[in-house]
Amino acid sequence: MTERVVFRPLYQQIKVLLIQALKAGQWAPGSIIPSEFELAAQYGVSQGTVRKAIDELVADNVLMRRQGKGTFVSSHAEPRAEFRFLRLVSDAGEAMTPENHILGVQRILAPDLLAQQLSLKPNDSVVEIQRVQFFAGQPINFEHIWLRGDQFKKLTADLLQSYQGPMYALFERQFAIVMVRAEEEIRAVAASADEALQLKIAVGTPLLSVYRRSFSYGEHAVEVRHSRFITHHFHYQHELN
Amino acid sequence: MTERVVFRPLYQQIKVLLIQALKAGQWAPGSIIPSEFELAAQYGVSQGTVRKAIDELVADNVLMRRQGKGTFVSSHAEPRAEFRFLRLVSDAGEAMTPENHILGVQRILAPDLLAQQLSLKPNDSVVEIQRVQFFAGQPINFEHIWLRGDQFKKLTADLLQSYQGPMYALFERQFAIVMVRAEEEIRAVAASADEALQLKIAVGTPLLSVYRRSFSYGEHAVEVRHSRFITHHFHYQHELN
DNA sequence: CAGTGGTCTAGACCACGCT
DNA sequence: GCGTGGTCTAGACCACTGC
Repeated sequence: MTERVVFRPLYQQIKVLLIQALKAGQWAPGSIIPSEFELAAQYGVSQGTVRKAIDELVADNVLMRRQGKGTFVSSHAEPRAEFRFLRLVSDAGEAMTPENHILGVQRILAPDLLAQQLSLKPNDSVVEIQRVQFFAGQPINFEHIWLRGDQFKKLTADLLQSYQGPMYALFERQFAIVMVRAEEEIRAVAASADEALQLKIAVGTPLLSVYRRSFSYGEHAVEVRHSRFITHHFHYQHELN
Repeated sequence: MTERVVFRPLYQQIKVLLIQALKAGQWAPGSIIPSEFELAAQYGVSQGTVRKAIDELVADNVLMRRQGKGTFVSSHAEPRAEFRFLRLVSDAGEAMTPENHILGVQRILAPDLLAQQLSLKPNDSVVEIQRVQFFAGQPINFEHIWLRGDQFKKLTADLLQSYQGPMYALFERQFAIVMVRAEEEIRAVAASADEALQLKIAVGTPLLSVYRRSFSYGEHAVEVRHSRFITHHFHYQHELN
């Protein structure tokens, strides 16, 4: 009848401490963190234990190692991260940088389902963004993006439209929100009147519908988005293992 | 002007040796491999080095560890692997075991593109399988599957139809082919006359089209398949990080 | 050349599964 | 209790980067 004590490896505890430090903004995206030996000294464990904690965070894409230089906080502002959350490529296989057109930004009360998905209370607000993405000059993706109102207080259409680069990079700079992970649900749907209008296609054209829920450090749900892609000359990439 | 010698860590070399042993059929899917200490003794390295090699193979889903028991070769015949390569779930979020109906099996000369994707020579043959998958009694997925003719000599419709369970489990048992990894291209398309007939839907209905290329040990391309899913009550799951 | 991450080793001990 | 994988440590040396 003894109490069952859950066994927690030391390196897991170190990992949690590192995530908390990241969450608290102790190290900004793109910046270097202390060396393995420094962290080991701070936490009172061996370098190998810190190493294992960092190994997992690197596997999760939270940190990046550069041999001879140090360990860095992953950032969506880095060139190599540009297509990390953008899996649409041309049928020739090349990833392309889209042009973004913001259609509108507004603050609304979160509907029930959305509130639940973002862990919001009833009557909490969300920011709704509508935009169209152009690839090679063609409107390819029409999407709605919903963000926690409390964490994006000063987000405006002007800010979004003026920013060059991935939206997630803007979120890092202006709102200290770092996207770490996302879950997607993918379907084929027929274009509605609104979708057809925005994408300049016929009503009923098959579209790739992607619902995404994105998380920041510590599995904190921050964003929901609904994208609809024309996949006539582009496709979504996916890897199974 | 000295020759640049590429540095290869020991554990990477051990990893290659383990993959070669798996490729050679030294350990069957689902079976146990020698302990870390035994392998270390065989290869003349420390247990920690073998461990790191196994770590990577576990991350690749090639091997599985079970604490207190040993390290095992991953198999598609295990219950927990049933949905490893089947990412379709109901909109309620539950994974369902499909019923498979084989429509036909035939041997054909590989068309150019297919030959290239499977690293075949001109005039090499492939086995083409057509089937429909039923979820909850409804036809949901119509697919064509092409396999290397040289590795699936005795594959028949009867064998496929009589086998209960994932097709990849059958491949392991009967043909010693273990699927390790796959790449997919996902699009939304309008149902053709043939697709509409097989799935009992109207021509033009949006379908989720998935082209998959699957690889066995050592990046050996073995299979190409084209699936078309009705995503009215089901969706594809995807995780980004 | 100094500092960082990367590899390799050897040994001790813990958690787990089975017998 | 034994054998397995899992954790933790300490130390040595290598590869890479930048001063």
